[in-house]
Amino acid sequence: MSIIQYLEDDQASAQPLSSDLFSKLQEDILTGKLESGEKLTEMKICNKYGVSRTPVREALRQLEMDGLIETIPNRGAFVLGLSDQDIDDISVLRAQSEVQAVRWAIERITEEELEELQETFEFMEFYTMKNDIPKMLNINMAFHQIIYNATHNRMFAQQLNTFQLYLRHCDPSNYYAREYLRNVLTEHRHIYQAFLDHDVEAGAEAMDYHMRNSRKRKFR
Amino acid sequence: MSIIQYLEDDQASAQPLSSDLFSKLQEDILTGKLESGEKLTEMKICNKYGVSRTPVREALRQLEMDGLIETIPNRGAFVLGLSDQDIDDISVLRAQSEVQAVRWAIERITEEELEELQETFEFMEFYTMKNDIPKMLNINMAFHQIIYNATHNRMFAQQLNTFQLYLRHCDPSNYYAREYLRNVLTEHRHIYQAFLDHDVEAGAEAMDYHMRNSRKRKFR
DNA sequence: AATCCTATAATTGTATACAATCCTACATGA
DNA sequence: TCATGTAGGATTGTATACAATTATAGGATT
Repeated sequence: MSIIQYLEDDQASAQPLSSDLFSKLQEDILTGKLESGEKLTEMKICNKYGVSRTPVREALRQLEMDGLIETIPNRGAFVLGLSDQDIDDISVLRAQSEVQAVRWAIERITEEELEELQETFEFMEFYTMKNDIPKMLNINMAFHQIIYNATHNRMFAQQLNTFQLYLRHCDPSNYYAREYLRNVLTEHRHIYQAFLDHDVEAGAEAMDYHMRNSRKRKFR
Repeated sequence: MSIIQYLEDDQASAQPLSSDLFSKLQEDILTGKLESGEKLTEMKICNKYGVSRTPVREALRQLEMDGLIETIPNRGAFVLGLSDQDIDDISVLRAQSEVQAVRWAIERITEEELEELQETFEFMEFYTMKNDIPKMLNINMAFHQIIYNATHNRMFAQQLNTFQLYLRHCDPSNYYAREYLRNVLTEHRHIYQAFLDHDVEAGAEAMDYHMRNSRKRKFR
């Protein structure tokens, strides 16, 4: 997966309807458009999106596995939104997980992945100079996702992606305020340097520092 | 959920077929009955279990979310088993997560949940004295699950349950060897005591100790 | 009025039918 | 020989039909 894919947001490849529905409903739950406790009647969703029940039901099963809805047999699906407490918890878990991820990633990263990380970091330097905040949001996600994949643990990577997605929806808009961009770059530089040095402890420390600051920047 | 449910293994309530199929396929993948890379053709599963494609497809979507299969659009589903590396990683993640769980649980546990924990611990003492290893396996799971639920974070609890399930399938049979039962009880006693004392740090430390020993006991 | 029962409608669970895509094998031509 | 093309069969994606369960409303009984 190329860095380009993170920069272009207009990729609409041919996915099954259930996959699209899943994303849409996930988004609607995370943004609160669908309220906690609300019942999701299958036919309502069918009519809204103009599809049949089959893909709807498959999307609901996916949402259930993600813990975003609760399904009661023969009764239906009910939205389980994320409380402020949930978000705060996820933020803690994410921070811990990122530190572990960088440990494993430094031990296990391949040459190609390291090149990808380098490429991404250079993009980061470039767009920091240009103060391009929207691009930086994508690059930042890409940088972390490369680390997730470099752990070579599918499930863990998937989990971290989910954390990222969930937390993204509650980021205040000023997360990447101009005055922060340079700090963010520096923090990522330390992480990146740890990969070059193959220094697990330095990487863990740099990521821990980055996560603590991220949490501070996010929450006031 | 009562402790009784953990002791009786014969509860077969009326779940949708997709739910049963999910569990069966999950088990088959975890035990290696379905090999990594193997293709799961929908009709094959239909014929094997005598059901239609609808519940099969829903089960496959669930397995996909769990990361146990990979679905390629218009191509089909392929088994992604757990490598030894995966299992080892999950074991590390579980240990970290259990420590965080006990921190949150001690802060957030309700009176009822504490009573449940007490009840469970007393069962544990009883069956340790009786050297009943099969019962102890269930009680041990129950004890930890009560802690998961006491975090009052659905997704985290679900995650920990998944870890427990995945690791269970690679436990050597001598995990609860007689000579270990007493040590296990003592370790749980320290965790339980931390709940009574509402001592987060003591709880975290006790759980960390328990996890380190668990890993040692599991992996020789 | 409150509770219970029953009939009906609405919704979910499952099976099947149809459409789109992919895989395979064989044929064709350079 | 090898590449390309093209049926056809197999498999997945989607829609619909039917079955089972649950929700609702109205009436009977107390």
